[in-house]
Order: sequence, then structure tokens, then C-alpha cells
Amino acid sequence: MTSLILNISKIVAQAFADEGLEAGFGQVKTSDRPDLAQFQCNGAMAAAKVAKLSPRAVAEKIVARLNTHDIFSKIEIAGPGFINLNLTDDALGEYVNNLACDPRLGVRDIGAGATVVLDYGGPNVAKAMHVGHLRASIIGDTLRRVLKFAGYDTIGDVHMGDWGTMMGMVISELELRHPEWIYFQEDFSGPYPDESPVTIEDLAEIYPTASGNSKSDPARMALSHRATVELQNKRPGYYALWQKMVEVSIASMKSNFAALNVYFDLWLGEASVHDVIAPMVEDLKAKHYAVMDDGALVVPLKRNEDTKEYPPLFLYKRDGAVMYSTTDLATIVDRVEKFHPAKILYIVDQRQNLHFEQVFRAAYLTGIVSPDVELTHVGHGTMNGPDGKPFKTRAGGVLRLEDLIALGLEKARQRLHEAGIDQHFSGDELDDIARKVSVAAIKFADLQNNRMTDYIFDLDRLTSFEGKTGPYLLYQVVRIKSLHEKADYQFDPSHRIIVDRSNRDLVLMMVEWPQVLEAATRDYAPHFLCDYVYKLAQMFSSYYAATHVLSQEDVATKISALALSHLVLKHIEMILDLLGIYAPQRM
RNA sequence: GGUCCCGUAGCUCAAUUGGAUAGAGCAUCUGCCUUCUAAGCAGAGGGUUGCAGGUUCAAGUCCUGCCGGGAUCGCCA
Repeated sequence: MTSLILNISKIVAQAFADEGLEAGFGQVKTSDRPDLAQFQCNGAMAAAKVAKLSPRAVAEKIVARLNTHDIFSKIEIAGPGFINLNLTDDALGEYVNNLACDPRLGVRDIGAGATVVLDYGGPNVAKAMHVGHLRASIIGDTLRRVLKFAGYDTIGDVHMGDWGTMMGMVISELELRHPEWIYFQEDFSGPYPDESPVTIEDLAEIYPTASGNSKSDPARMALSHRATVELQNKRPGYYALWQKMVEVSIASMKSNFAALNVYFDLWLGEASVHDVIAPMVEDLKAKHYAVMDDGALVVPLKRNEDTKEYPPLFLYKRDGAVMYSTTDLATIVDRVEKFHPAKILYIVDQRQNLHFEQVFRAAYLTGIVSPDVELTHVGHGTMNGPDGKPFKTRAGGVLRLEDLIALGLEKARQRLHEAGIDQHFSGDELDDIARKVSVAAIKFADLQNNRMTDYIFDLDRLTSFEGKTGPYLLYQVVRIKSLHEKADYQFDPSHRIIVDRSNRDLVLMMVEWPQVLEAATRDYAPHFLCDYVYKLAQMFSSYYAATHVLSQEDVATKISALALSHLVLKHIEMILDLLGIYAPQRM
């Protein structure tokens, strides 16, 4: 079904067209002034310039034509030339009753099956995941769900950092500490043991040490670089050790992502494209895109019209190693060949913007992607501490993602205990509720921010359960479920929602949904969904407080209220699903 | 220094991309649990949108200049 906004827009657009004006002026939206009208069209003011008439004169002509339609209960001109519109309750009722049978709730198919690859999460094998990974993971996963809902064929790839200097740092550190390990014996020919010599806890300690030592000591850094090159050349001992580190690391990542309901279709990393690199580089050399520059092999990207510096893209560093610019470009080669995507989206920290601009420019310049493929860096801001710098714990370290999740879980349990409702639940159900509440709190608190801006990390806010929070939404869901249980209600398509003064605002809110979803899809902006679902839940809560459902004596009125609450329930749950948030049966 | 981003209520954030009276949550204050879950509802106070100009019917949003903060600028990711 098409959205109501679209249907009204068509009618108004036709009126403009009949006046010899561009139909595009007929775009209708929900009113910014609900006290004045339900819908508005601002096109008369824009059209006035073209028509060389006053805005009000244009509006009057349009209004005269709209008056022939009986779906409008009010048509007015206000201010400089706003056309304000109200619909009859019958027209609203017809739409909302159809909505109840549409799983997409009025959203058209935007994607038409085109493929979108989403690159998000980006955890590193060398180090444990911390709160800094939260944003990229959940924004990326949400966009994957949103684009899929919008009709795209989506592929989410975790794209682990597993082939760069960080790995060389860790391997060389291990070699310094344990030179006797068989992984470091040049004459050992295998097989290597099944069990990993390092745990994720080891890695959490080793990487910061190795990184710190390498940065402060050039000789130590040289060891890291050498180990990186040898790993990339697949020296057997290094490669076997690397495989073990990847294994333990993935196990840890999976538990973190699972805890947050973050899903990936592909578990690939930088190393996955190792075999793509050499042929790609040969091709770029043959076509003279790749040239030597101070001992390194690079692709120059400068253009004369540039207003800012464009450093060249590095393919091979002077020491012979490849770096993330190399693997990112090779990954595009790989994705284009395998998936023929219409878009590739990178949900990565905004600070890497220049890097992605370089990679994209190189990809277009060399013909690795055709100009009609969209490459977008969907950047996000950083999570800062109270000092405005990237967040660190009081001890100066990073807060592990699993620790954040544990903190939320503990607080949710405490909350259930304080409310004295934990005695009504079994241990398993209690765990499940606490988990759902804490995940809802953490994810919603993050996703409701505009992804581009930095924001201040606040543990209390991230694990807050009142006000504009995830748990508030779960609470509304649970209340509706409980209401239906008490009423022993099952929805049936024959149940009619009767629109009247008591529920009109709630119905009008649901009319907005399709344009919210489209905006979120267009701008890759999850916070539009958060804003909307919160307003919807809030409006339902208000309705719920004002209208006692179970005591309604008139059968049709009662059925209408139950059917409406069912529709709202489906609506909220659907959006929560897009955010990767799930509600318990009760809480 | 070059380039880019940001500055909105005491705090944390929105504002459908140029629309009407700039909105939420937290915090503060006032009401509401003997009918559906009070993790709730109803209401109040709180603003020269950093400053100064400009563009037009209309500017938090666009252009210019200041002030303040941040990011980034060749072999880390």
C-alpha cells in the first residue's frame, strides 16, 4: 500500500499541474503546527516566484481545486501562503485500518533488490573490544536492518583489522618474550598445536605494551615492521600463530556482538583479500596508476581543482608491507566482483574520513568501481569523556565493551529487585528480562544521537531506564501485551479502528512513519527512528492513561481500542526490531 | 599554518535539509496509583540558537568576518 502522505501529495500535485505549475510543488507533509492543521503544503510560496503571482494568490487557486475532494475536512490558507489541510476521520480511518494488514506499515519498496554492502564493527584482532566499538557496531547493524526493510539486499561484513602493523607488534612482542616457542623456530615444519598459546586476556595486555614500546623505540618498531612483512609473506610459524590469535579473538568478538544483537553476514577481514592484492597492484602498475614514490608504491590522487591536500594512496610501504589503504582498495575489488553492489557503506569513525576519500577517489580513478556505484563513508562521532577527549576510564584505560554490558545488566537486576517484582519471575526469565532491558538502554541511548556529532559518555545515562530510553519503550510494549492478555484479545482484520478525538493524534503519528523510514534510509540516520518511536510510544501512553479500554461498554468502541493498541504494538516492535532491540513478555 | 566539523534551556541531545510559536529527556517545582504494569500520566518554570553583519516573503539551518572548541594533514588503523 502507498502512504497517506503520498496519496495526498498526489492530489495536491495534480492541482498544481492543472494550474500549469510544476507538480513537485504539491509535496505535502505533516504539519509543523498541529494546533492549526494536520497536514501542510508549502509549495505555493515556492511556486509564486515562477508564476509571478503572490503566494496567497497561488494558494487560492490550488485551494479552489482541492475543494472538489471530499477527503478533506478543512482547507485553509495561513500566513504567507501555507496551505493547511485536515482529513476527515473516515479518510484517516480507512488508511489506518489498511495499515493493520500491511507488514510494512505503508513503506514503499525503496531498494528494489539492489545490493548494499555494509562495512561496520571493524574490531581488531590484536586488542579487546572497548566502548569505542559500540557506535560503529550498533549504527552499522541498525542501518543494515533499515536498508533491508527498505527493500535492499544487504550484506554486513565485520571487516576485522587483522593484517596490519598491529599484528606485527603483537607477534614480535611474543617472540621477544617466548623465543623458544615453536612458532618462532625457522626449522620447524609443523604441524602446529591446535590449542592457542594466547588468550584474549593475554592480547588485552600484550598489544598496549607492544604498541607503547614500538612508538617510543625506533629499534623496537623496526622489529614490529619486520614481523608484519613476514606475516604478510606467510612465514609458516607467524602465520600459524596469527591463525590462533584470530580464532580466540573472533570467539570474544562473537560474544560481544551477540550480547548486543549485532549480526554479520560475513566474517571477513583485511587478510581475506590477501590474494587479491598482488594482481590488483600488477594491474595498477600496468595501467600506470601506481608509481614509485620515495621507495613506496603509491597511487597519486591530486587534482588541480583540489582545495585540500590529497596525499597519495599507499599500496606498498617502503618496507614492503601492505597497509589498510591497500586492503581497503583490494576489498572493493573483491566486493565488486562477488556482489556487484549498488552501494558500499563504511560505518567507521569520522576521523578516518580522509582515508576513505582517498580510497574512494582511487577506486573511481582506476575504474575499480564504475561511477554509478555509491561509495559512502557513513562517519560517526567519537564518544568523549567529560574532558572532551575520547573516553577513558578513571584509571586511564579503555572501558571494555563486555564490562559496559555487565554494568548495565547489574543495574537492570537491581532495578527489578527494588521494584520487588523479581520474586514473580523464574531465574531464567529474570536473566532474560535484565538482559533485554540493559541492551535496550545502552543501544537506544547511543542510537538516539545524531551519528555525526561527538557525544559525552555518561554511564548513568547509558544505563538509565526512565524518560527517553530503551526500557521506556519496552515498558509500553509490555503494558500493551498485558492489556491484550487481560482482555483475552486476538487481532482479526475485520476489527475496525474508529478514528475520533480520543485517538486522532495517535493515528496521525502513524501516518508519519513512511517518511521517517525514508529519511532514515536516505541519510543513514538511525536517530530519526529513535525519535519517532519514542514519540509514538509517548502518545500511546498518553492515550492509555486517558482511555480505559477494558471498561468500555460499547463493543465496537472496545474492539476499536484493542485493534488500535494492537497496531501500535506491532508498530513499536517493528521499529525496535530495526534497532536490534527486543522486548520481553513482561517486566 | 592548510583543510574540514562543531557551538541550541543548568546538564545531555533533537529540530523532517530554508518554513509558522526552536523541541525532548535529565534535574527543579505542582498534581495523579481502591479500573487495564507509576520504568507511567497531566502540568509549571527554564532560550538574544557563541558574537557581528549579509542574502529573502521566511534563517538554528545559506554567505562573509570575528571568538571559542575539536578532528585531520605520506608510509598506524
